[in-house]
Amino acid sequence: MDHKATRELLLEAYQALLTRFGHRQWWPAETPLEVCVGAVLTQNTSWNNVTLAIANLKVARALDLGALYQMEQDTLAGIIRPSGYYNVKAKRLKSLVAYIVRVYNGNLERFFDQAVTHLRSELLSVNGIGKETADSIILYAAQKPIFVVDAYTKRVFGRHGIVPLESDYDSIQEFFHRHLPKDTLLFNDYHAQLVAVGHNHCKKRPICKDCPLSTVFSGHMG
DNA sequence: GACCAGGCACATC
DNA sequence: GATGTGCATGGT
Repeated sequence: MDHKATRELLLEAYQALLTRFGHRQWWPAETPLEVCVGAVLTQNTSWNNVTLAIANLKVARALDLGALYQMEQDTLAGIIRPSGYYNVKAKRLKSLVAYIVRVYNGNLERFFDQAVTHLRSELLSVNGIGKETADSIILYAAQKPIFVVDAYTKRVFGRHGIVPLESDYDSIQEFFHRHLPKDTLLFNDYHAQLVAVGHNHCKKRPICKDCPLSTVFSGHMG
């Protein structure tokens, strides 16, 4: 498929999702810091467990850079316990917070106010921040255009035969960057729609029969 | 009681 | 470079 056809297919898929699920404009968080925290806590973890941990943080008045910086790692681990992997995640949160405090004097806006490539490499330099976590923070907290690839993205596009099933992170991300306009709101909502399909379809069976994408992608299977 | 969930770092070959 | 493993809770 050439570039134009692929772009139209991807936009058509997005339209189908939009029609089914409505605008998402989404990351369920109230502040940029909460996005960052949620991005770490949701690593290989259901969002429901993350909401329990975030609620605990709010009760403890710990959803704050200074508070997180001061807090003992073990104390933090206890608070985020429902999110699972709480010891590693407490360490990862401390690493991220320490970086922002040390390099940007705790100023999140200044941290985010730089070119995407710089922001990304700085995020990736922090222990515990990998590609998906970094890109989620860039898109949903810093609100810059980068396409987030997650398990849902791989599954949905892999099973519909749009990308090879065993594609790695970079090649899938590059696929979307190559064919879609570099638009923060589009990337934001597109990924949100994919999460919605992931939750509602393409779960147990390879292709759910009323998946809104099956019509769009028919003919691209296998 | 299995199985899964919006990963990542690290060890080993 | 590829593959394997530890991390852990709560919902189905």
